[in-house]
Amino acid sequence: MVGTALELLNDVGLEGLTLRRIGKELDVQAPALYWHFKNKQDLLDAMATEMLRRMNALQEREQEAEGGSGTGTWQETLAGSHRTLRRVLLAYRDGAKVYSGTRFTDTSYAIPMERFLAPLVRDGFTPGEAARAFYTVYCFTIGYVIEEQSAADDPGRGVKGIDVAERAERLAEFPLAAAAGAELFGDADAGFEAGVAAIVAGIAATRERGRKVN
Amino acid sequence: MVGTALELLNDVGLEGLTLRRIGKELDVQAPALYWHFKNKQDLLDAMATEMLRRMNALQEREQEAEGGSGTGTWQETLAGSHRTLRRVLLAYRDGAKVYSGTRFTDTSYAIPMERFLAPLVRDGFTPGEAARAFYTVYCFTIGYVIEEQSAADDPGRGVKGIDVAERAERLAEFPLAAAAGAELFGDADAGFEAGVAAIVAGIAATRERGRKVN
DNA sequence: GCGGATCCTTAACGACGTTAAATTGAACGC
DNA sequence: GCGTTCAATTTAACGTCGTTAAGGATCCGC
Repeated sequence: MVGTALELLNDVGLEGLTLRRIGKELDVQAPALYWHFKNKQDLLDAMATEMLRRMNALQEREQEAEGGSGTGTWQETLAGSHRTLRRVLLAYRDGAKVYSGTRFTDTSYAIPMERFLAPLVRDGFTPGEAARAFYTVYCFTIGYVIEEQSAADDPGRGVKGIDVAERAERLAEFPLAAAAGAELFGDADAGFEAGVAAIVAGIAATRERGRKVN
Repeated sequence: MVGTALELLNDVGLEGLTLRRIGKELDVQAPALYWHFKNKQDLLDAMATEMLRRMNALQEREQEAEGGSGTGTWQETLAGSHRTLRRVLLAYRDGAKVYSGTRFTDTSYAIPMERFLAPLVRDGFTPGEAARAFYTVYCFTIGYVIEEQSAADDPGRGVKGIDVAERAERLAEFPLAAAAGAELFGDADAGFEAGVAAIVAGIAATRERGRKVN
């Protein structure tokens, strides 16, 4: 049911995801959905929770493949977990928008959070520092994927060929902004990795500096 | 017109911002708006552009107050510009959602971008590096404010008093997640500053590391 | 075979974005 | 003064949306 809606999302996008359309996919009339969810937002929350669950499963699988849970540096944990988060968000159209618009009702978010935070605490972070570090990378990831996805499937046409030439002319008097476009519209994966690497490096640096003071 | 819609946004939120409601504010029927905008998204884009314009004005004013444009380190430029961005986004209900859902049509975004990037390039960044650094902080800011605002004015009640006690009990078996809540639901300004500081430090560290290699 | 869950249908309501066509009102040449 | 033109708006309506109300089916224990 939630799974059907999640897969339908890839076909029709968040805007096309109406209750009538979901009902059709389930061979059911739209009001029938109100037996299972109290309203549409409730369904969207369930979809986000399901995304979280799938990310969790993926993360566990990857952790075991790397030899046991909780191994690896905190840097690898922080980067890896958000790589996985991004991958799951990208797996669904408007995934980041659906996910970020949700307040989780149950404690399902606590399980992955506990696992992500543990390696940081083991490496000497206080729980507060660990949470702050995690949340910083988390916000970056959400913001990055939202931009990534809204650039991808916007109403406007995606004719890139014309865009580049016309863009260059339009930005003739803004050389830096033009150059920025070239960097930013390039390899999205690389851009994400660069951002995460910088943040992780910054957390390490900030922590060392804090340690000298104390 | 755009200004009216922007101020109305604070009263009714993004969900309540209908064309009929905007029309009422302007003593006009809803279809009259179609003389000025080709559809609702066009109006939302104009609102986002106006937010950008106001941020730009604010930024200029602050820069002059600090003695001339283009002074200050790149660290201050990067942190300061996004502090201003956050302040403007927070000034409007659902500001980050409106802003991030927008592709700018004109070149209005190029002016502030040029100004933000210049100090980095002057300090030895390549245009690509500068853009990457800027975009990393930008994505963090967007993600942070989206979370900040969706936590604030969600449909659910904001009865914080009960929430704390009940939350503690519910998360009894997840001590780290519980501690994370305390850190994250605390001072939002401080959390933003910590995030930006970490990212800026990370950019500096990453750049130094890159320099040794070259 | 009756009562109560469970799950669904049909019908309808009000609000939304949007379109088409008619209408106002000011500006301007003649 | 009159007709024309053009910008700006109104009225009326369409189709779709989320949602509610009322009731019909199917099944199971007793």
